[in-house]
Amino acid sequence: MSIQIYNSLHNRKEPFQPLDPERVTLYVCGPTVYNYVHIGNARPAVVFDTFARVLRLFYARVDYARNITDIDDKINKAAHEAGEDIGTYSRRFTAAYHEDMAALHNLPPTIEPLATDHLDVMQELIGNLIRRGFAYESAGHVLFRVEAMSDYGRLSKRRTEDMIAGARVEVADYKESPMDFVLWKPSTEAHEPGWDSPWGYGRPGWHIECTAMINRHLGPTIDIHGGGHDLMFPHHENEVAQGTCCHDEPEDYVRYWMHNGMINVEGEKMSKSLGNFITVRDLLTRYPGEQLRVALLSAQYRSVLNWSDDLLAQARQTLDRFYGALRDTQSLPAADLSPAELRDSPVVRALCDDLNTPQALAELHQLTHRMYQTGAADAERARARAELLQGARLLGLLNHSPEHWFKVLAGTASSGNQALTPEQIEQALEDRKAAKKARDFARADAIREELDAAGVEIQDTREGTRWQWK
RNA sequence: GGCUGGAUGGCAGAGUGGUUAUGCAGCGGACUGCAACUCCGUGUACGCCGGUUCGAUUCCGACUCCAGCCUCCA
Repeated sequence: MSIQIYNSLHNRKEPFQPLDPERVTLYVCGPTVYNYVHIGNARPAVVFDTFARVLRLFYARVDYARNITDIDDKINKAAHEAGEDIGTYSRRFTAAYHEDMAALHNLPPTIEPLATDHLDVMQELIGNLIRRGFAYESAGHVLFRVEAMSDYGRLSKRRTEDMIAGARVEVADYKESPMDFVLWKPSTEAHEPGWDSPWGYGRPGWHIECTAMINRHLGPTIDIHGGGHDLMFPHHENEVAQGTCCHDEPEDYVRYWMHNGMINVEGEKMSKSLGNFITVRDLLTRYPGEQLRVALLSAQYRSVLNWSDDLLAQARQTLDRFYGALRDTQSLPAADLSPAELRDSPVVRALCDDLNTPQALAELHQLTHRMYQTGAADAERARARAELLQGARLLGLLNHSPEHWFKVLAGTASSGNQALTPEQIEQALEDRKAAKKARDFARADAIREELDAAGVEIQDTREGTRWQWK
């Protein structure tokens, strides 16, 4: 069983083969920390967290790096407007990002480098590029000479002539060609951060930081680079240019490129500039993180995902089903799948196929169904239970006890007003039990309706009546 | 205009050259005092037009429409 990856470099699915079978290297573009992230920003974090978990099932060492971009003109502007120090400002939003990602059940990446810690590597790379003729100094700037790279545009499949013809590139008189992009630029305003460099006091361009951090932490060639599809051009294309041309013996910069699709709202891309975004922070006040995670994983990562209330409602039903099955099979004997068995399970097979999370979720549904099969042997049902738990864990799901899910987290949902305390609910159930015993069904049903109005759903079972937030 | 993707049943969403997932919703039934939960049963949907084929939703071509990138963007 090999892992298949859709490689954006070749626009096709390819079997994954790490350069070093002992160590897989994965890099994902992280956030620019100038405000709270929206759910679209969370998609790559969740997708690649899930993918890293799958990789770890097959490879002993997976070095997963996700950076923090803490040098950026938007940060400078925002901090300046807030009258705050840039470092303080970006640290605050870095902390918020960590909280949001943890709430979505993302494991911390192996390495989380900061751009500000890598000025030396960036300058070294820029120096190499100049020395090798791939960059030039002009009016305090250092620019990458796109013309010098014969296969520039290989990743995004664009020809420079076409782009210049489109006339959307930034023209500046200090550029040899309009396609050239900035590696280093001067800092002149008081509120602009800057560092001394051979080319004067200034700051790095956007693209160089990722290349620098990759080179420092993962090596000149990495296995997988992930990020949003909108970053393919110019960001990733420029990374390829820098990462390939900075070495005297150019090697591949990235072997497998993975790009996640965008999240749309009412048919339009969610973006900060359009203002149609919903922050993770805001969503978390109304939905458990796990519910958001299921919503994000309910479509395959490359496809566009339309964010809607209906999507969230379906995610909730999925989790209710999974947690319900766990709750109802707690008496089954413990079981465990060996790593080899897990690797061969339908859930993992789906995940290995270019991270087919909808298929994996469908397999999880099959398992819950098997757990409820009263005719089946306990051992078989226990096995299904173990497979559900272990498969879900790879997806970053089922992190709670069913009890906690139904009686606490489910109450986070916007439906139901949670006006009652658990004690009041238990008391109402006692009253209803007494009414039922007295065969006063009108009274029993009235109690049930009151609970229902308060957002509490009840179910009568052999063992008694149980409740949950609906 | 150039380049990427996509169009699947009421909704979401996999997948496949012929046996046509999965979930939700719906319908019928079992269970239940009634419900809920659960279980059983129930849906031949693949944008449009051609082509290849014994056979195409699946392969090829044209078309229509949608989204994204070409400026910051996950």
